[in-house]
Amino acid sequence: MVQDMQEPSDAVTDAWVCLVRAEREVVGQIEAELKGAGFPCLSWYDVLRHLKRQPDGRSSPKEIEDAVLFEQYNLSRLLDRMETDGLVRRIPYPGDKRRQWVEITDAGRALQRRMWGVYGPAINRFVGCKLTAAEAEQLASLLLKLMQPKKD
Amino acid sequence: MVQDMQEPSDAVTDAWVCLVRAEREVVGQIEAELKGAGFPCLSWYDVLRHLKRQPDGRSSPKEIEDAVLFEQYNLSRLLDRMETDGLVRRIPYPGDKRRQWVEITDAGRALQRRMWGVYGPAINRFVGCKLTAAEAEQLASLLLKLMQPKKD
DNA sequence: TCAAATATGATGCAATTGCATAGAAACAGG
DNA sequence: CCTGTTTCTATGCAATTGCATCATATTTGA
Repeated sequence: MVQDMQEPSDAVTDAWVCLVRAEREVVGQIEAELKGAGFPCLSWYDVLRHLKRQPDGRSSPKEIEDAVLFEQYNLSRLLDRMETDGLVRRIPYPGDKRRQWVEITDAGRALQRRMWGVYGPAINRFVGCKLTAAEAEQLASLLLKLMQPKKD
Repeated sequence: MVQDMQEPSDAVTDAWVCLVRAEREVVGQIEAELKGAGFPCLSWYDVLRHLKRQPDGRSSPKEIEDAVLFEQYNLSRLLDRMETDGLVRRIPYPGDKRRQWVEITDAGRALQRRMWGVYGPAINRFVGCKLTAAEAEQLASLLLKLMQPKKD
């Protein structure tokens, strides 16, 4: 297919470069805030937030992977660490011994809340303050298009 | 300051979540293509591209850091690896013995070109195909706003 | 029903990254 | 000049990540 072999236009390249740069820059700033406040990094928060939003505060590792776009082996070990810290608990999955539930603990919920106290304002400062409400919506909708499955 | 303590609006939170997710997803897809073609990862490309665009194919590590948003210690060791592979060369900086030049080699230029042959089309496929030209420009301009220094 | 294919998680080991700090040179102020 | 501070790069060591593969359990299908 010809289209696949073409070089991207300048506009597309710009968008791509800005995407990577902006993400790196904002993530860096926000991670620094979290670390400065003595909190673990965003990946821990993402897992906690995902679990907190599930019906019983539990989810399968596979679901978490999809939610936070983590590699299986990385998540497996991240959960080890979080479990060691008492933030999360692994529970056997009835009816399928391969699977398991991962359940957020009270300590996990508490940490998620405390982190949000720093994280939320940081998002506001590094994203919210830079955009109008309309621009924020526009940005989200453009980024969503990048995540749509390719038409082929 | 009150504004700093507030939680972000839903629109802002959406934009932030989409930013991280879209970046992760597209970077993942593109890295997979590069790896599949037997190439090193994007950070190597970024360094090569930055150097290639400099007047004499050379730059200081500090400049590279700013260009690619790398930590100093990571860049230092990345340059070690790239030098080992003959892609760049470190040259003493005349007049300031703390500094150095990093210069791209012919092999480095060649690799950059060959990588672009895979990378360019991949950008097109994972970014270009998802957006119109106008949308790409709009996206870039919104992302640029995120990188503007905060008004305080 | 049984072997092969698939699905889910874990793990050994190498590579990379993060953190703290070192080393060395230049600079600034007295 | 000195001495303390800043700038630029490197590095020891611990933590994390990537890769390949294993282990176990389920599903498929011949």
